[in-house]
Amino acid sequence: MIETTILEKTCEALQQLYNQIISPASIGLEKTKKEITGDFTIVVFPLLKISRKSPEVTATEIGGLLQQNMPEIETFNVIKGFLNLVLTDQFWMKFLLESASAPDFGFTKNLHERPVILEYSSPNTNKPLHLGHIRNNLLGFSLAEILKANGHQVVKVNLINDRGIHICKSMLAYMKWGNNETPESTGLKGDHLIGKYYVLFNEKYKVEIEQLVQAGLSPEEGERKAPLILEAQEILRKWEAKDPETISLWKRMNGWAYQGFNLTYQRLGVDFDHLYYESETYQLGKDLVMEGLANGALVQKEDASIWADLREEGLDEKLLLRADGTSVYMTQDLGTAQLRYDEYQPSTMIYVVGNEQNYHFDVLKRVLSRLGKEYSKHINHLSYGMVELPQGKMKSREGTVVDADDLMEEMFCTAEEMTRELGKADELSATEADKLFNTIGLGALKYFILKVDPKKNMLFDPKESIDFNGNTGPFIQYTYARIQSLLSRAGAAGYTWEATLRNDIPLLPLERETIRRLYQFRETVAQAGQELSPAIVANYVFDLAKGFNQFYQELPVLKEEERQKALLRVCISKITGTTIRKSMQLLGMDVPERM
RNA sequence: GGUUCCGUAGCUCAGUUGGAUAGAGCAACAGCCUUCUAAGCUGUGGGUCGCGCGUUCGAAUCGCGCCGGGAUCACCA
Repeated sequence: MIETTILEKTCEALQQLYNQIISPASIGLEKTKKEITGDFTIVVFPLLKISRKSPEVTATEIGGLLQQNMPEIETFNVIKGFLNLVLTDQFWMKFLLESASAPDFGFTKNLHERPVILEYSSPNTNKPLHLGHIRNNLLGFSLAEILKANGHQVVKVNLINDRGIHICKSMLAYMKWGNNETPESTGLKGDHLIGKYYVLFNEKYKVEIEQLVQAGLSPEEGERKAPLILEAQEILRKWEAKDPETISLWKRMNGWAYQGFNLTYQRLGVDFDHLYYESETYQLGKDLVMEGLANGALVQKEDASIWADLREEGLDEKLLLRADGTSVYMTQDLGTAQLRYDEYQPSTMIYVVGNEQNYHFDVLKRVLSRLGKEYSKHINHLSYGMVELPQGKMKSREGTVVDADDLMEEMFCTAEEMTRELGKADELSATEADKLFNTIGLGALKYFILKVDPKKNMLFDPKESIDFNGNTGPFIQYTYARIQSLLSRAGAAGYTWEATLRNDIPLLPLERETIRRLYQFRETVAQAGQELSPAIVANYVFDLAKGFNQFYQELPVLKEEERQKALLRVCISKITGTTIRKSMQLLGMDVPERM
């Protein structure tokens, strides 16, 4: 890469000019700001103590020598302490024709032997997916694509929370008030049917608590002693005792949940390589804990419960096995981590889980480390922020959740409405039109969510979020569709640049800028992989599309009379198109050929 | 209260290995379709980067203190 060369040559220049040796890493090299002429900028302030000359003189001396020693440098200018290097048009043309045009430009193949395990989604089977899950799923899927583009093998795993007291709650409500309803008999999606009973349980439960409070119990006592919760606990006991009837209902209802989830996953466009079920993993980890107890890493209390004492590390004590020998969530996660490690020998295990579980993962890593598990260092909690609504946090009990299926449907409908209004669906068949509405609607939703830094909380306003102009998915998709239209015209008119475009034509500023944006794709992919942030790709592709639209607006392509110029612009357009498509692929988004 | 994350334009967000005059989009206003898709482009207005002190040639970015907000501190997951 040219940056490396610039740094090396700068070091050489420093040695030659001032007889000082410094490492390339200590030189500040950045992209030149938009308003200033140049491609790369060296900040010379830190070099003044070496040169012992004024910023201007230092910059000029270095610039002169660089220009002499690097044929890629056309010229340079100095503003204050900034040395702005201008690369030759030929350098950029060479990049365009030789690097950027390669189909896999920006992507790395199979650099790493050991896979990365990426856990995401991890739903509960007692209610349908909501907006928070959407962020999780979109992040997880996109990260997998980004990591693959960086040369990793990725195993996408989903740990389904299919057991526990919350599952028993919906089971109980169904037993009491379900009338043997099924998804078929009600026309409800399976997960929604179950969600209905989970909500029903909570309503009835709340009434019981109120009655008990009226009768003089404290709210806490009420919560503990309400008949419904006692019954639910009884079902959990039966389930753990493998009572056939309980198990049978459990399987039946979970089956409905999976049917529903699969539809949601499918529409959202996410998938998994390996499903783990908590009913199969919740007992794991006990061996690890016993082992830890034996070698003194863990402690046992009088009641026989086993704990990790993390107080010396500034945390608290953490229960790992109850007095009766049963597991808690942490025990399960310890076991599952070990299981996955044994199965895949991964280089890294990434968990896409909300930031409300930061403490849990902090403890998980520390306990594993205490148990002598080297891989604890390679556990990476991708802690993403909450999605908030204008009225605040989503609360399932207060009915303020935004349902995933409803939301996607709403996006679809808005996309249809907008598209029809613009008359862009007129020539499409019904199937094609539906596909387009789906692409655009989902594009809007996915981009809206992925463009925000994963770590940050974000606000989702259902009204304002459904936007198709400006910094949005459809804007980028539109730019792509426009390029495809242009290219098909170009093809029809016989504009094939591949064999005939020379690399010595002078570039206009807009042409140059666009090529420079293409150049950034490679480092964007790398940075997104390093920081585990699809937002970096999203912001890049918006910038690329925005810049292209300006190029497209200002310069004629097919109408350009000079043949080589026309070919050049077709070439830039085509590569911009593929780069948009590849970026969108990294985000898990489709692009339409026309819209 | 302990731990931790966050605070940038009216709104939603970029920008932090310390660098030039802090950027986009939305919203508002004004222009551009007899010319490759106007879901587009151009322009105008809009900022004590929560506040203060410090480190530095240079701070939205680093440190300390305060103010405001979120998360968490379960024998739930």
